[in-house]
Amino acid sequence: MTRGKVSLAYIAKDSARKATFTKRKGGLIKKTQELISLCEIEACGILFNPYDLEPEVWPSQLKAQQVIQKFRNLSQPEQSRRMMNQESFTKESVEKIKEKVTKKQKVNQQNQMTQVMYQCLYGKGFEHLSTDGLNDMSGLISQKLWEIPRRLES
Amino acid sequence: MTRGKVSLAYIAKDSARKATFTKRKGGLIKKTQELISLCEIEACGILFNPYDLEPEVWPSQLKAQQVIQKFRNLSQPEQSRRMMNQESFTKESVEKIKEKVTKKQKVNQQNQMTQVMYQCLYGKGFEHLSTDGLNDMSGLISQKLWEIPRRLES
DNA sequence: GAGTCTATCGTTAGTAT
DNA sequence: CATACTAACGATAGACT
Repeated sequence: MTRGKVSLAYIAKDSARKATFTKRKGGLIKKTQELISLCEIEACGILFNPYDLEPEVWPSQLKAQQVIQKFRNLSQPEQSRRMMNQESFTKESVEKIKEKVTKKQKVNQQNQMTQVMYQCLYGKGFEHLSTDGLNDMSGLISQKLWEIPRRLES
Repeated sequence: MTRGKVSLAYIAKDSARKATFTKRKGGLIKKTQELISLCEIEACGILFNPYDLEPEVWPSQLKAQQVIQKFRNLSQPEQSRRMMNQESFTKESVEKIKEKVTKKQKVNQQNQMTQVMYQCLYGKGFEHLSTDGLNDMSGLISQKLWEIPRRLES
């Protein structure tokens, strides 16, 4: 055997890559579950892979929805600030994102919005449907919706 | 030393729990990044913890947003089917969810919709921010919002 | 290919600083 | 409280079925 130090580079060989993927995906999920148990924190993972059409989601579909929602519920200014300060973000090409925006704007907008709204509402967890105290969000909606696009166009 | 087998139960002692949390969180993130590198898959993790106000998000804020968006873009009928078929979901108490739904149904429905829509639009990635043509969603909204509760009531 | 098996590597609990 | 250390455990690469 005498296995050498593991290189963390992309595994070119299909069969080896698949094998490693399967093993390590299991390990990752297990580690997540252990951390959740040991420390009673909330965590989730999502993983797309070329072997399955559907993504792997853990620790459960429902919990993932909850965690994602909690994440999204953070105020957008905070999310934006965090994003901008992060090294990982600065590495991404702003040009690439601009392209995406432009491209997307070309598609039929009625269909786009319809789909976005549909998926959004549908994807919601059950527990986020409370709105006590949120009586007039309409101004906020139109105000905040365009903050990011403006930033990108500068 | 002679450390025994690690119990995966909740660590009651605050300091020990925090220490384990910090170590294992690092390990988890590292494992994720390794798997991404080795197999060139798309994955992300989100983790809330009592020590930080903000969640840990990896491999980067932007990538996480992308993966979450991809996840949400799956057609909802598929998501629903997957959710229902998954063992992890069936383990959740349907009764518990039913309770939640019932409870939540009592709140004002207009406010409910307002918040759902707000968070939805707000949380969306850059490419979903166009609103041209968002002229008559009302039929769709009221139709789809209740599909999941109905299913649960059967 | 998908399972097993095991030597070896990598992670981490407990301890020390 | 954080950081460093290191023995022991757990994950897994590669071999084999």
